[in-house]
Amino acid sequence: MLMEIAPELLERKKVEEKKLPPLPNAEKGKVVTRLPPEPSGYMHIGHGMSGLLNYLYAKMYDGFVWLRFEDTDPRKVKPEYYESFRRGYRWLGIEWDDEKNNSDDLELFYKYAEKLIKLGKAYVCRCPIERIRRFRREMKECEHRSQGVDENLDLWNRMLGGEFGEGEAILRLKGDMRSKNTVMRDPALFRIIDHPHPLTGKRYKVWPLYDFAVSIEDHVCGVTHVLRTSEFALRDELQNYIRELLGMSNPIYVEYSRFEFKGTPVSKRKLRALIETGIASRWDDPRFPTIDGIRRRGILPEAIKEFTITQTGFSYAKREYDWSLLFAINRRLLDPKARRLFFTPNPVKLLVEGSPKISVDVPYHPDNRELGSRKIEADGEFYISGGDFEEMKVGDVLRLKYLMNLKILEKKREHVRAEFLSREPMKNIKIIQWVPVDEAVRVRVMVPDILYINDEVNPNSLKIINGFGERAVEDVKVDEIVQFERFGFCRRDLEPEPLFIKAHD
RNA sequence: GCUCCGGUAGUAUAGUCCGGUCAAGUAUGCGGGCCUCUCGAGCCCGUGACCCGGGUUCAAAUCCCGGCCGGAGCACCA
Repeated sequence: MLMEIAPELLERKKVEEKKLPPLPNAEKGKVVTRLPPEPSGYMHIGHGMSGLLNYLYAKMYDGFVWLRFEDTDPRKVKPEYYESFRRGYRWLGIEWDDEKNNSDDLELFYKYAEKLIKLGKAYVCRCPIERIRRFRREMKECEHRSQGVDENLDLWNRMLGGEFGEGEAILRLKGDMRSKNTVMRDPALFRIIDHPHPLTGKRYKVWPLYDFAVSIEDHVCGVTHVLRTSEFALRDELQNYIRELLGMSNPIYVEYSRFEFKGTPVSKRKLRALIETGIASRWDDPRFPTIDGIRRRGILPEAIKEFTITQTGFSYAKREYDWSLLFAINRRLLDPKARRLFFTPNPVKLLVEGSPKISVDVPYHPDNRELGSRKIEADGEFYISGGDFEEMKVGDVLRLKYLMNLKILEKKREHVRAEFLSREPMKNIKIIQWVPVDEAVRVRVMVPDILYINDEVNPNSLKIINGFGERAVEDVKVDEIVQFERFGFCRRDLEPEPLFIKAHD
């Protein structure tokens, strides 16, 4: 239809459809990226968007994606978090080609460590930690740095043999103690951790640090493009240097500042504090930026994907997205497929005098006929929303949608009295939603808002609204997202009694 | 404090590398209108920005210098 009237409109839409900018030095079929979560907390939307970027680019170039858990700190890593990321990525529609853990490769890391030692590029340092830090600050080298290869090899083997306790020895890279980039000042490559790892148990006590593990793994995985947030930017030099010493080639880095949303902290520390102070009770709280939280709120994975593609750029500047940007996309996606239902928040009773008994067939969607319809029986006693009650005046003429026109006779909190006028729609009168008293279903709706306003905790970040829904509300399935007309899009949450969570208007 | 890196409308971005076509595009928000038996969707119109100050140049959002503001890093975390 539109095609005939105004084909140029469609054309324009197509052209404007934003795509990801091309990746530098990317060849079709040869791009390899990775999803590198640290399983030390629940996955959040920032991880998701970053993961999407890595996945989407690999897909765009018919490439390959790794899911690789960066789990080299046994004390931080927990099994449930590995699963949180797998579930989150899957939910977002990210399909990874292969999966591994950095903790699978300890032997390999040891091998490369030995190579570095033999190259004279790594040494075992036995300085106390404070001294290491001080020397680093003062750009001074310690005496261990000049040990011979054999002595380092011996010390290293004794480290592996369990001869030293935590903090008694580390393997350090011979970098440049005078470098302006502090990460180059002889960084630690391995340290001793006497704590079981969820995957390898007590087998290993010498664990690589991030930069070493990543350098090796990115090479082993054949990663060509690293898309990551900018807090890692200073590590490029180090990781590249390690690989160069080992004769490995380097990937291309694309870095960008974190994805943050207004009034919504993403840090584990802050989120945990909200739980501990009782402001939130669970990690999947719909106000939280965790993947479980936004899923529960009713944000579609497709919306996050489209948002990532259209609203994102590779900027180093700090940015804080307004939730409305995501909501707008979500709403557009939901609109054609969400069933429309009647819900009356803060209800007030309405008695219509002279109302005939009416049975109406109400479509679930104004345009999408496939969604079907339901029958509602009405006999003159209804609930209407408190908001509509506040606004009405005696003498007003208004319409109960799909049902009848009426005139307000009396307005009291206990009930409103009205007079039946007619059934056919009248022009220019207010249309309101209604629920027959006979079939009213008690409904609770959680309405999430931003957690912080100007760095202060928002006292109204979660409201609970009570009201009545029509009978069909009972049949809404868990996870289904419906639109309560003139209220907003809401997802049915897992609770016996109808509990909904409002996503947005 | 030190070292890097940024600053385009309320928000997020395009443009900045290779100065002119940018009196700055898009999305969202906001205001108004049309349409609609939803204050949703759709359509139309409007609103609103190149951090500040110098310099280079015929010409600067784009290059240079200074200032201000913001972010990141400065771990035996990732």
